[in-house]
Amino acid sequence: MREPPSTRAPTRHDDRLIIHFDYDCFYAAVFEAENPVLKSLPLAVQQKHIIVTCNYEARRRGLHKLQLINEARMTCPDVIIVLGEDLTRFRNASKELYAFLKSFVWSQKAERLGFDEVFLDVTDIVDYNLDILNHNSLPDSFFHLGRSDPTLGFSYDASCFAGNTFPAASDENEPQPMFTSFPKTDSSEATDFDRLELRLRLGSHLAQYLRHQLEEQKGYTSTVGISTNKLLSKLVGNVNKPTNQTTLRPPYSPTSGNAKSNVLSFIDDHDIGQIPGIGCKLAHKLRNYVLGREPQFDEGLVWGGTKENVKARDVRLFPGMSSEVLNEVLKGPGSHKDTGVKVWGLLHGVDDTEVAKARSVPRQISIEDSYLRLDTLTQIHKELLMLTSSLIRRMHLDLTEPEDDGNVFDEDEGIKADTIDTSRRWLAHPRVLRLTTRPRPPVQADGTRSRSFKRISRSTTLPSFVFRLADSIETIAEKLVNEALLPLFRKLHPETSGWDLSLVNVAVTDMIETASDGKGGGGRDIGRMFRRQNEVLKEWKVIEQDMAPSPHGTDEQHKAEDRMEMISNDYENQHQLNTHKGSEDDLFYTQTTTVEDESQWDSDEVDSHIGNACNICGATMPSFAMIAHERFHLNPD
DNA sequence: GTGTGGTAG
DNA sequence: CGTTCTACCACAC
Repeated sequence: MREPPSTRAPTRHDDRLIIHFDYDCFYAAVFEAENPVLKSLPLAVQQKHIIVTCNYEARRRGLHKLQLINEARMTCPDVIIVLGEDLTRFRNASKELYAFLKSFVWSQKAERLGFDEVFLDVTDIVDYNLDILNHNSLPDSFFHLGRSDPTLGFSYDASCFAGNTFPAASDENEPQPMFTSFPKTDSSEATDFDRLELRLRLGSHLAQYLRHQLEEQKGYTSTVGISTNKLLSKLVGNVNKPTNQTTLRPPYSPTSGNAKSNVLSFIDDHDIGQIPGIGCKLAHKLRNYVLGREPQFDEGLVWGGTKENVKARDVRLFPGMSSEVLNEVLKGPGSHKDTGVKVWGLLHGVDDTEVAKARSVPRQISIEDSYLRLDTLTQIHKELLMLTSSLIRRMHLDLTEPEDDGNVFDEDEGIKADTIDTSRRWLAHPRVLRLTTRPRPPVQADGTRSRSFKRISRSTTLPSFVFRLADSIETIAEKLVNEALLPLFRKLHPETSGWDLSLVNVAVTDMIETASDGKGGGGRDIGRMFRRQNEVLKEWKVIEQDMAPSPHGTDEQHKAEDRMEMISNDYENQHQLNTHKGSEDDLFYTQTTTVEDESQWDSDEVDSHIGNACNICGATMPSFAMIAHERFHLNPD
């Protein structure tokens, strides 16, 4: 009777509507989009010695992911194999599709997971449409995609789901609880159920619309899941693939009658390792626990045949199971504090993590390569140079934007051919440079190779000369290798020789955003942002941005504005959109001087005699006061 | 603040 | 069990 609260099912929160996109065989689709002839042919993408993915025509002929090249050629001699080791085209396509999907959401909540998955939180759009739904004519509904333009949207039938559902729609004459006309009741239980049902229906129609737009306008098909959180929407999408969508249908909680929660029956059938958030380490610990850890080490005891598969229900219903037990079972080096609580939630389909808001800049950029053998300083130097050059290029691509305001004109007498674009400005300055290697473990005396394929790393402050836009990438890279990376390498490998590296990674992290608004920047703490900006930036200029377009625009303009209203400042977009029309942000900051010597800002003490002028009101004050002062202008409350 | 580990595609 | 090239988070120091 008196179960501790933690052994009961955690509380579900089903008031959101989350759509999960997974582009079908993405790498192959990118090549198909570039060359549509490939669509009808068996196509495989190669990295090193394996097929990393292949299109469905190739799969029909027996190929699959992560297959060896030789094996693939034997299975399907006429397969077209393209090299996909350079990720640039995939990254660009991924950003383009992401920007496209994001342009539909109002909340800015659009999260990319890898190159080929996107979560959208469309709760606000769906609830908006839910509230204006005519319950007496559900089949003739209109889905509004913009708040201000009532013509922007599409017709749909709100009396049913679009696409597949889980469980599948009962084919026979339905005990369907829903009708073409929707009764409003005051019974709270019925209302909650009805509202969830409708929310999911609307979400399924929006998902179908977006899927079709993605295919028609961008040429990519996708597999989509619709539910109330990231876990469920991602998992349920897998039920019908490819080029399809699935909505997890109610009831999500056991009803007062006898109906079981569809969430539980859905999750229960999954192998423990299939649940996002439960990786191989956690899955291993969970299997050991429910199968019994001891029998592994007792010689005689073979545990009841081979029950290799442990399902979510096996863990959830294991005698005595609770979040506390899971916390104990799953703790250890590398595990997080409340892993058990998190996993206990996942086993019940509970996942309260938010869809991350679109960020203006990535948190880190890293470039790595793997090697059969890397053991001379000459080779190291050469590889570091290549990696660093790529890294600088990525930094320019992802961390700068065109300076399209009053020109930073070149007063120099002519521009050198190998200089890079100086008419750009930095959106963020990484503070830290990190070098990571993976040493190949030495062969041991007993002949067996030790299996520690671990990475080791050292980091340092990123020198500010990498931000000089006038210098060539090669110049910067060489300087960075000599002055920072080789010292880090010596720290990492004090031995003068004898190392054998299988991997080298160079990364910049700890982005200090030079962004403008607290909104498009991804909801960072503004005060912290300014504090950190003041660590590296000396002088700021505040500029009035053109305000919103005229209120008497055409329909086309309105549609564009509706679509554009939330895509203001995302780094994915910077390269596709060079104008920001209709942004709600009225201020942004332009860096005019980069401090060459950062050390003067390193101290905890802020030099109070260094004055900054506010370009809004003209006031002059010390840097530390500018923090609060600028916040004052940003936030009139 | 630095380095490691886990998870994910 | 590993394979490739990332990116992000959180813990322990």
